[in-house]
Amino acid sequence: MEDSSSIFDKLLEEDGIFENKEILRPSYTPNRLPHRSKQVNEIARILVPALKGETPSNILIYGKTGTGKTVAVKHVGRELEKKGEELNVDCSVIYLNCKVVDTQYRALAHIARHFDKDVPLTGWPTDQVYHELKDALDDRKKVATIMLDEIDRIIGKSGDDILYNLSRINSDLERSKVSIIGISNDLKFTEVLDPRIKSSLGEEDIIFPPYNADQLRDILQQRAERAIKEGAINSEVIPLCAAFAAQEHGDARRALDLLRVSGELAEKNGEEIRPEHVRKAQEKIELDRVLEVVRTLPTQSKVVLLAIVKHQECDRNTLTTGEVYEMYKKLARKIDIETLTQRRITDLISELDMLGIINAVVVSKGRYGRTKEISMNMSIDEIQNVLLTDYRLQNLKDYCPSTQTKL
DNA sequence: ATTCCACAGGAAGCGACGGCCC
DNA sequence: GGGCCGTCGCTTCCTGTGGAAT
Repeated sequence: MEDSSSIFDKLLEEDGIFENKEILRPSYTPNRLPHRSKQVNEIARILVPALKGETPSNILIYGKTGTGKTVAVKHVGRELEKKGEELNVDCSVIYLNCKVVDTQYRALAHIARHFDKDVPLTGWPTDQVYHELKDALDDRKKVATIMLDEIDRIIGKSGDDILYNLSRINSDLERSKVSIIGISNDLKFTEVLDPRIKSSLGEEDIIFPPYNADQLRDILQQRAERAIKEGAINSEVIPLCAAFAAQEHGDARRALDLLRVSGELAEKNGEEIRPEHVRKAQEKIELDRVLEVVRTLPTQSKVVLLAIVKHQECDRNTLTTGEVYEMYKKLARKIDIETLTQRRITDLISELDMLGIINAVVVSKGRYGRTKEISMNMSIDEIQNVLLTDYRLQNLKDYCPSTQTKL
C-alpha cells in the first residue's frame, strides 16, 4: 500500500497555485454575496414570517444563467434554518433542482425523504407519496420552504401538477405551513402557466439582472482571495475574466469557470496566472462546449459536419452548400444511411451555424449564383476525432475526398 | 438594362412516434 | 386497446434574389 500512497504524496506535495479550488466552483455558496444584497434582503423580508411560525408568501425568481439566483436562495435558506434553530422554530428548507428531479413523483418523494420518510424510487401511486409527505410535514409544527430551481424545465411536462399539488398542500395541513420559491431562467415562462398556479406562485416577484463587468470583478476578487494562493495571480487576470464574462450576458458562472480553468492551465505549466492563460481558457471552454454539442448531434447532422470537415481538410477555402451536399451524399452512401434532400441539408447547415460550430453566411457570387459560404474556425482535428467516435461513422475514418473522382 | 446562376428559405403536407383519454 | 392530437423530421414544390456577366 505504500506504493500507492507515495504516488499521491508526490502529487499532493507539488506546489499548486490553488489554496482551495472548490471556492471557484459554481456550486460553492459563499457567505457574502456582492451586489446581491438588495435581492437577498428582499427574499429574507418575504421569508421572515417563517420564523414566527406563519406562512411566508410564495416567491418567483427570474434571471438569466449565472446571475446568482441559486446561490442567493441557498444562502438565505441556510441563514433561515440557522436562525430558526436559535429561536427554536422548526424552519426546514428543501432545495431541489427540477432538471434533475423532473417528475411529480420524484419531486414529492425527494421532499418526503428529506423528512426521513422511506419512499421507494418507484412503485407507489403518486397519491400515496403525497399523503406520506403530508403526514411527514404535519407530524409536528413546522414551516417548510421548498425551493424549486430551474422550474421552467418541468412545466409543460405534467410538471404543472407538482406546482398545483404543492400550492394546495397548505389547505390539507393542520399544523405546518409550506411556502414555495420558484426559480426560473426563462423570463416568459409564466405565460404558459395555469393562471391559478401563476397567481398563487407569483405572490412576490424578484428579478436578478445580469452582472456588469465591475460587479463580476468584485465577485471574482472575493473568491480568488481565498481560492488562490497569494502572489500566484497577475493583477490583470481578474479584470480580464470579468470583461470576457460580461460580454457573455454577465454570467458569473462563466467568469468563475474562466478563472478556474486559467488557473489549471497555469498550474500545469508551473506558472502564475497571466492574461494569456485566460485567453487560452476562453478557447478551451469554448472548444469543450462545442465538442460536447458535436458528440450529441443526431447522425445526419454529424455526417453533414463531417462532410464540411473533410472538405476543409484538403482545401481550406470556404465552401458552398452545393459542395457540402455533394460530399455529404458520398459519405452517406458510403456508410449506407438515408440520403436526405438538399433542402433538408440547408436546414441542418443553418442549425450547425446557430450552434456556433460552423460559420455560414449567405453571399451572392453574381452570375455564379447565391449560396452560403461555409467555414470553420474551430479545431478541425478535434472535431473530426469526436465525430469518428460515433460507431456509425467509423467507416469514414480513412475516407479521403481527393482520391475520389468519379461521379 | 437584362439575364441568369445557385442557391435561400417559405408553405404545405406526409408519416412516424409518443402521450393522453376514454 | 384504440382513437385522437401535437410534434418532429423530412420531402415536394415553390417563389425570391444579389450581382457578375452579358
